[in-house]
Amino acid sequence: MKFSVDNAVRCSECPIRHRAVCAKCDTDELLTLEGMKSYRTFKAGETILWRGEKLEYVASLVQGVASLSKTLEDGRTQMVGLLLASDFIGRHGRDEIEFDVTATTDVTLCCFNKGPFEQLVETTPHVAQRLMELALDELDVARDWMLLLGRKTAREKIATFVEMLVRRSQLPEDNGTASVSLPMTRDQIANFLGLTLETVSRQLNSLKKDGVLSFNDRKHLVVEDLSALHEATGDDSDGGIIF
Amino acid sequence: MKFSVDNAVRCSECPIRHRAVCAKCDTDELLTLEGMKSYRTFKAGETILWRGEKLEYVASLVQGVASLSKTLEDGRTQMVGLLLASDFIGRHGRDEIEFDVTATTDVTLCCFNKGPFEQLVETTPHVAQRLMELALDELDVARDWMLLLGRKTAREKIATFVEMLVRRSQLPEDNGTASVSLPMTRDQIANFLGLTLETVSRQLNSLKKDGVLSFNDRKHLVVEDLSALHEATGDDSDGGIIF
DNA sequence: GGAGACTCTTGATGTAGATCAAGGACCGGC
DNA sequence: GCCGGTCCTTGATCTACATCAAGAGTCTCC
Repeated sequence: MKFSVDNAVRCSECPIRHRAVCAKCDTDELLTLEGMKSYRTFKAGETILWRGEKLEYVASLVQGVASLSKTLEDGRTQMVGLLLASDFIGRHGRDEIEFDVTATTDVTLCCFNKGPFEQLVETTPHVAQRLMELALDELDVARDWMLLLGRKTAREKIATFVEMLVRRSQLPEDNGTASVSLPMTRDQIANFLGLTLETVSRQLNSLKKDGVLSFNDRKHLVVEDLSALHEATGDDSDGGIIF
Repeated sequence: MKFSVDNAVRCSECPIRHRAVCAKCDTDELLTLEGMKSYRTFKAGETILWRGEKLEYVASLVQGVASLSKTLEDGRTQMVGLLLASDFIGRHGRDEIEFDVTATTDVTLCCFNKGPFEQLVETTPHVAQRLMELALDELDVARDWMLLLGRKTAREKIATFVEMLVRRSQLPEDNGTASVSLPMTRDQIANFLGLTLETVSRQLNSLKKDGVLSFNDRKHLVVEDLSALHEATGDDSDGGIIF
């Protein structure tokens, strides 16, 4: 049952109802939001927001994958955030953002105009609280990511990335096995992990050669040995990235 | 006029009054906080909190420098945050933290017991709002840091680090010159930037050889040419780290 | 169904920064 | 003022990953 802009009018039936910024809202509050929202869609590859652009609206990501990225003067770029269903775009108290937001896959957003939304936040603790939780979760993710970027080897980075995908896609795991689909190209993965696309390709194939992974086509792979994968991440047993 | 635990009883005279979590509080709210707070001090090198330890209190950093760091199984470590005067320690809604907090220099904290403080947050929008702002600022810093860790060269990392120190220490700048004191050892800088201490040493000396920096002793250096320093960071003119 | 454009793989080579190693500067305590 | 420890510098070497290069697979749109 795919979500589409046309059939999703009621917040109460929204697929991200329980994780998005509206998660804690009661029925009344939800009705207010209902009257304020509008949907927008973006095709894979389109830019949703440019760095420095004036923010007209804030939004929850309903469907698809988007990424935040920063660029140096000479063109080197680094992803600094990955937005998945229920993640929030927009920043309280600032009129612009410091990074580009790009649609990685086709994306659907649930948008609110910035002014009215900020007023709502002032008067609705449930929304303010949820925004705080979302910000703190992002901060935790960012810190795990910093450890990865600063200290992990290429192989560990790839293993961590695949493990994250496994954790997130709630697919059933069969006795130490799991299948995952890659939402991005090798190049995008490289920008995500602070590597080059060639290194990403080599490390994926190296993990395949070692029997940890196998893949059907380029975008769909099977983790043959989850514990070997975890072993390859360099994380200790309990900690690690929670996306 | 140094702050000391003994003379600082009144919030209204606190050096971080206008930037800490209490920044937005009115006189009444401040009185409430006054009754709840207590001071703690740590010597340079002491651990303030261990990863996974149960949080008994939250705190504002009044004086000194502390760092957040994460460690991989085999001992590699990466700093994931630097706490300066007015920064906040503790996380709403979680009982433990995912990193170690260590005193880099001697540190003074203004502490609140966790339970009472969280109750206060619920009932005091001024505090909740300020917490949100602090979290979002940290997130911005973390993202700039990710770009640095993932894509910058050693020289750019060092230049960015020094530039950040200049910006933060509000010392007067004389026609393109500024003096800075390093709050940490080469080893700690290396953990901060995802480098080794040898590389930190070499790059600092290389910048010195190029006439960008000079230093009196190990901890005190002079930026001889601020625009050359900026040139070396790889950032474009407007963007970059704001600490 | 074939042309052209992406996307990915694989190999050869180069290099920034890690690692290994040794010695010098500074600091605090007796 | 000397002794031991910590911190820093500098050189030699090594290596993981980047870079350069070529070709193969796959996707799409006339």
